[in-house]
Amino acid sequence: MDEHAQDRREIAFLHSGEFLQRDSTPKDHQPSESPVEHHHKPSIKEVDFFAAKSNPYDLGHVRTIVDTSGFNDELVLVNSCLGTSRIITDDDDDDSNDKNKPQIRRLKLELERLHEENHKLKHLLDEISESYNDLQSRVLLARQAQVEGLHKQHEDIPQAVLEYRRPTDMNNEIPANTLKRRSPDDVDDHDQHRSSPKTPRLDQNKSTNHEEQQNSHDQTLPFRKARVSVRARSDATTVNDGCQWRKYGQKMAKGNPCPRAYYRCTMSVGCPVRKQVQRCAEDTTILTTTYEGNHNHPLPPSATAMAATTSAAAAMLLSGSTTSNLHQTLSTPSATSSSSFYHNFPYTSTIATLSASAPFPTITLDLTNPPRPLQPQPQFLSQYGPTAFLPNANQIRSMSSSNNNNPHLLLPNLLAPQAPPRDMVDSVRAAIAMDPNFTAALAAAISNIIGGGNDNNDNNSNNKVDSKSGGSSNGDLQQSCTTFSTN
DNA sequence: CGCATTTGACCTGCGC
DNA sequence: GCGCAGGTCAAATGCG
Repeated sequence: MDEHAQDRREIAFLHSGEFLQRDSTPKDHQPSESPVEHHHKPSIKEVDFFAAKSNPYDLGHVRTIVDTSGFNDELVLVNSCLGTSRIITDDDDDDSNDKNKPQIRRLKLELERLHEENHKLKHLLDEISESYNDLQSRVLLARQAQVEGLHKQHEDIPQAVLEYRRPTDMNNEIPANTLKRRSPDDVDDHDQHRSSPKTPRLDQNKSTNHEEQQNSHDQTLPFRKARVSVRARSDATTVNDGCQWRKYGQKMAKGNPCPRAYYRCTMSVGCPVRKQVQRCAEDTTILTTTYEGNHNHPLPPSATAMAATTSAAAAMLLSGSTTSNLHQTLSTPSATSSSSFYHNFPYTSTIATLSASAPFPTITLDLTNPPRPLQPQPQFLSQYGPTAFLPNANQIRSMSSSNNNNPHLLLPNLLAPQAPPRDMVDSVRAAIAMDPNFTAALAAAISNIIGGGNDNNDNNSNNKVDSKSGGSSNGDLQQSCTTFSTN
């Protein structure tokens, strides 16, 4: 074995052309060569590395010097591009090490710098992506407002679009002295929330600078004020929505013996999303989860569906909640162009409850009833499916025209990399299955997307999170349908 | 020891 | 202005 190893070692050195020019006897490259080197083809990088030497060396002499100086610095060089690695020990050309140490250090620093830069760029990309999604949501709302031709929305929502700012900027712009109490780690969303404890301020005029800032801030966050409640049957304390939550409070709500728990999203520092979880007083097996706000960070695959649904519902709510004919719109889905917007929602017509009387505009998606076997809404899936949260141009067009029923345009959204959690899949499965066109398009799309999905990537972590926070198993949710009514 | 949860106090908006 | 209710904070506590 040792002989073979030594042979390979020699071969490795022989591959270094520069090394051949030197006086290098085999005995000078002995024992402590790394096995790593034996298993990799010598790379050009190695040759170049040694090429920096201009003179032949008496390696034995060098080693003597190094040994007496106590220097034994084992250095691992990793060539990330070529996938080669090499361990240089004091059995290598130590003199060359001495001479090249600055270069090695430089390379290492450069590598670290590039690594860091890569990390920053990745972070930046996430932020930009998030901003892009947010902006598109606003465009969606503005477009919807234009289609509806509602003057009030022409005043409010397009302005919100124009005043769009990046979420991170929005989070950081409120002066720190606007609050009396704050914890250092969640300054951002505290400010956001403090400005809107009970009532939406989209139509309020305040006089102070802080309040004006917050007011305009609120206008830039249309989703922030909308709430989406999801009613589902669950024995656990919370439903598994794929996100990571931290409980920050619990209150006894009036009229309900069950306490209401308050959770904050902890997947990203400063994420403004919160949820309230409360059991139904009439039926304690029903858990009502109320979401508020938009995530300012990428979501794990298993969280995308819920976020998409709630965001789409919030968008719907906000696009119609300021109108006087909302009730009519929801009640008669085919009456107006905007009605097609609602009509496309998957859980059409009887279970989604819109609360106009609540302090916040709130839409409730009732997942506690079995799905009705009628009127599947495949177009909803295209528009408000798992990633409807991130509408694309086609979606926006389809919303305004209400005629776009081309599944090929819409499938990429449905089958975006983040697949929905199982319970959500169950919730919409019936609607999907009943549309043959959709199924065919689905099959076609799968062939394109297969391999890109990462459905299970976060399942474990999410399960862990949910187990900590009392999340339910996916099976707790019932199949569902949702319809609109008004309180 | 660090992190999450609990829980009473506090803040804010609204209605009277 | 006061009380109420919803919502949040943060110290205390529990847990792994």
